[in-house]
Formats: sequence, structure tokens, C-alpha cells
Amino acid sequence: MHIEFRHLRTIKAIHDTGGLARAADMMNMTQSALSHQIKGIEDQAGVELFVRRSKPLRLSAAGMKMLAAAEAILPQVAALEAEFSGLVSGKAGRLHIAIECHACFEWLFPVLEQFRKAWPEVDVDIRPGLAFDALPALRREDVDLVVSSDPEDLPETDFTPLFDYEPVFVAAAQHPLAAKDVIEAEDFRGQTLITYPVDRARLDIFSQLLTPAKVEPAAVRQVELTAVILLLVASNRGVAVLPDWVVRQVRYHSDYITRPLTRAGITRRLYAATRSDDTSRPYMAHLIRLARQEAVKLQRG
Amino acid sequence: MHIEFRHLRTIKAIHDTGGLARAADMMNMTQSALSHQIKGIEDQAGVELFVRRSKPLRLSAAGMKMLAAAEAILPQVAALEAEFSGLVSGKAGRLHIAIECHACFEWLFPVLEQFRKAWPEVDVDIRPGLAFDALPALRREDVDLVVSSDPEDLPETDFTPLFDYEPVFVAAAQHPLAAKDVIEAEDFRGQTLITYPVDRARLDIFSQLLTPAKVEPAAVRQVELTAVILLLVASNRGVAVLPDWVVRQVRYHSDYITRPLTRAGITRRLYAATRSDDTSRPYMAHLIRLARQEAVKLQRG
DNA sequence: ATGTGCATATGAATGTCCTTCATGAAGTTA
DNA sequence: TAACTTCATGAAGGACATTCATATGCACAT
Repeated sequence: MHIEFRHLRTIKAIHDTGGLARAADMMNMTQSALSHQIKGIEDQAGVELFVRRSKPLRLSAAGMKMLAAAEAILPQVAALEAEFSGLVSGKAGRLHIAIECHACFEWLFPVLEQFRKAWPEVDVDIRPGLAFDALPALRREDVDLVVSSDPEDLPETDFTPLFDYEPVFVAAAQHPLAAKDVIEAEDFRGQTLITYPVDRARLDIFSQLLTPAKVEPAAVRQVELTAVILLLVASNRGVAVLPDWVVRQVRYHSDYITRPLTRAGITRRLYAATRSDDTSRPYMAHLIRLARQEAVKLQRG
Repeated sequence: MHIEFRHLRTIKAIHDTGGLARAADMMNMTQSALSHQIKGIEDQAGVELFVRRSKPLRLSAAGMKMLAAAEAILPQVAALEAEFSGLVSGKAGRLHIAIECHACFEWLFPVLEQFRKAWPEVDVDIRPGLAFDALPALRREDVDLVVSSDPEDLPETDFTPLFDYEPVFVAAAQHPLAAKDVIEAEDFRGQTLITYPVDRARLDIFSQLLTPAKVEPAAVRQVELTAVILLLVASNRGVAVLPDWVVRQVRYHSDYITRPLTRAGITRRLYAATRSDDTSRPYMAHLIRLARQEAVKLQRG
């Protein structure tokens, strides 16, 4: 048997208009075409779709079944086609985000809240578990945007700057290092360092300071949540290094001090990595604009 | 845009097998055909369905949407086709029944109970409100079987005898007419007659006795349920004429008597009217067999 | 790098089958 | 019965999906 959408549409049209000729008219075809068409299905399927005794063609029992199927199926195809046309018109699309930077949840959530209001037809998601290998995932179209602070020169991939931040040292107010104006790599010897649970290469404190200086803290404790890190720091269970804007969030406990790392300070830049095809899409550009605005707000604290 | 089932099947096959060539093999087509096919949709819809960067062709975001649609839609068509093949093989079908004879519910329900077990794929229903015009409805395929006691010589319509019954007079035990052995038309003068709420032409008592004899009862009261009719008769609120097998049902109140109508008695025959095409269908024949069996049980009381 | 093998793309030809045109048959209404 | 409407049919034409043959592109190994 060889049912096609055309047949479903025909059945529905004939039923709706109550006649072959009117249905044909509606579908911009000849009455003859429809007659041949239904004859074709009836022959192949071996069922009578219409009652031919009386002249305004009526659906038989089997025809009713087919009509029911048509009314279930056709809207689904229509939805798919609508989705595609939304895709090409740029109103719809997918925006699955991978973030290497662990603290970025803090800043990304409010951005996405705004974004979803503006682009309701874009399928937004944050894909966890891609912290490493995020850029290959971007190329494979597993994700559509990667927030990263390590731009690479990859083909078909654009890195758009989002904002600059400074990783700062955080410790309890009563911590001995609170006495220093500036924290150097050597100061970490003997300390318990609290970090996010990711590879060292992805942590600013290691990649930018400790690893080059070949300094190893006494212990490294990995903690998932920013709030918990600050809690531990405030109760003097260790020290941490966090982006300045994270620490500036007033909602956290305040029994800690912050100090710059090295006399010159360390400045890092966060980028949005996207596939070149996508970079110019309206909703993509809008997201990046929103992200920058939010970053400015965070910098103000 | 011009999405067809073939495209949905292709998307699904490529995804399932993870490759064009393998998918083509599965669908008994060439790899080239599939390549042309997806190119066709992509061109028409203006969306990329696959990521072509990596070699084992992978679905893009839009492709995933289409796959989701395919997995929703294809089973529905498959179900429809299965239904059709059930229809031609005779296992499935529709059996909507119209009954002119009002008392027949009593006998039909147990029949249908049995029938549904034997033919689970047949769509069984009793269509009320077709008591008149049932035979035209049969021709129009609004219903598939009519239980009638008035066979007509219609084209394309078969009347299969089901069973014979005798309309009998029913009255309260203390009713004056209980004294008579046989009830004649004239006896109804001055009586209150309780009938089903249908046209007189469809009531045996009128068509077979009172109308030819030009006798009019004092009053006619219409009551829907057989049990209620017998209740009213037992409490001497009127007399009734019912099929013998209905009265023989022991489950009803017993303070009434039954008497034959006329010395010869009246015998009526019930028929199953079906369209000639349907008469030979296995499930139709089975229903009629079941109906006859049930009638025999009822006659025994 | 260069080659080998696998996976997909492409172009022209072919054949299928859907649609149309023209007309006939059947049912409906007056 | 005539006139009209609605559907069916056969032949012809055309659109388009599939095939064959071949090219292009990517991946992995030497």
C-alpha cells in the first residue's frame, strides 16, 4: 500500500467541501485527478473509501478511518513545515549553550530569561557535561554557542568578545594573607585552595598563575556551587580565586576580603564561540548583545 | 514546501542506520536516490537537515525536528495501513446496528457481548434515533445492519430471517380481559394501551390488528423501557402487546397474564437487513448465527 | 605529504505515475 | 423525460523520483 500526504489531503478536502469538483477546485486540480487518485488508493488498499450509491460522494467506514488519520497527521506536517519556515525566516532556531566557565551560570541565567521572552521560538538550552570538548561539540553541531575564555584559531568558528574580568583572590577577613595588598603565586604555598570541580587547565588560577610559577597549594578542594565556595572561604576553611564580578554580588556572605593577583593584576576575556554560519543570525546577535549588557550590570555589582 | 512520507522514512532510515548507503540498502534504493532526495528537501525547505562537516552524515538541529516528526507520524500511517489490511482480510470492519424493533435491545445486548470477544477489531455500535428511515440509512452506509420485521424488496439489500415470535396480549391478573382465552381487536376498545414510543406503523399491535380492524383504544401511553411497561401493566394502569419472548423473561414482575391475539395467533418474523456486499462477510455471518442462538435461548424463557 | 578507501554529491537518462483533456455514465431535480 | 450535476474513464503529456556512472571530499595510514 502506498498512502501519501496527497491522499490524506484529498480525503479531507472531499469531506470538507462535500464533493469531488469543489475539492478539486480547492486544491487547484481537476476533478478528474481526484477521481483517479481515490481510485488508485482504493485499488491498492483494496478498500472502498466512498459510498458511490448516492451522488454527493460520501465517506464509507474505511473512509472515515482515513479521514481521522488525516486530521491527526496533517497538522503535524503543517507544524513541521511552519517550524522550517520559521527557521529560514530567522525567527526560530536552536541555541544550545555549553559553558566552560563554571561561574558563568550566575550571569547566563538572567540573560537567557530575557532572551526567551524576545525569541520564544528559539529552542534554548544549557548543555552541561560538555565543559571539556566544547569546541569540537560546536563544530559537530551538538551545541550552538560556547562560552570560553580561550579562543582558538579554528575554521568556521568565530569568537566574539563578551566582557573582561579579573580573577581575584578571596579569603576570610581573619586570614593571614588578608594583611597583604597583593597576592603572588608564592602566597598559595601551604594554602587550601577551593576551586570548581573542573580540570586545572580550565581554572584561571592555575593556567594564569600557579602552573607557570610551578607553585602547588597544600590542598585543593573542589566545590560545585559559587555560594558554597564563598561560605567555606568566609568560615576560613580555605582560600579561592574567583572572577571579580562574582565576588561583587552582594547577595553572598560578607566576612571575606578580596585582593588582586600579582601587582599588575590579571585580566581575562570571555568569548562567545559560534559557527560562522550562525554568527550573523539575528537571535544570535541579540543574545550576545544581552550578554554584554548583563555583564556591565554585574561589573557595577 | 513538499514534504512526503518518503522523506520522513528517509530521514529516519539515515538516522537509524547512521549512513546514506546503509539507509539506501535498507530501503531498497540506491545511495544516489537518497542523496538527491535530501538535497531536494533541503533546497525546497531552505534548511540544512544534515551536518556535512563530518563524514558519517549527522542530523542538524532542523534534522532532529524532522526526525521527531517522522517518529510521531510514521506509526500513525502504519496503523492506518494495518487497519486497512485488517479490513480486506475480513478481521476488521464496522458493524453499526439500527433496530426498528424496540424490544430487541433485550436480546441484542448479550449477542453483542459475545460478538465483541470474537471480533475485537470490528467497530460495534448501536445507533439509536434511526428507528424510522433505517433502511435508507443502511443503503447510505450510515449503518451496516438493520433489525426489522418488515422486509422490502430493495436492490443491494438482503433480509436474513433471525427468528419468529408472537406478539401477545399482556394485562394484570385482575384485569377483566384476563377472563378471555383469546383477545380480539374489538377487545381493545375502551382500553389504555401501553406501547413503545414509536410510530404506529412500526408497532405489531397496530399494523397487524387494530389498524386493519379500524379499532382505536381509549388511550395510548408511550413508555420507553420494557420493564416499566410490564410494571404499569401489572399495576393495572393499562394493557400491552409484547413479543412472547420478552414476556417470558422471568426477571420481570409476575402479576400479569398473557393471552394470544386472535384465535389463529399472530406470528411475526424478525430479519437482519444488510447490504449485499456485507452479507457474506465472516463477522456478519457470525453475528447472525449468534443472534439466532440467543433467540432460541430466549424462546425457552 | 601522498595514497587508499570509504562516504557522499552530481549530472544525464530513464521510467514511473500523476495530472490533464475530452468525454461518457450515472444520479438528482423539476 | 429533460436538464443538470456529479463522478468515472481512457489516452496523452509532463513532472519528477530513481538509476547508472562518475566525481568530489574526508579520514586514516604509511
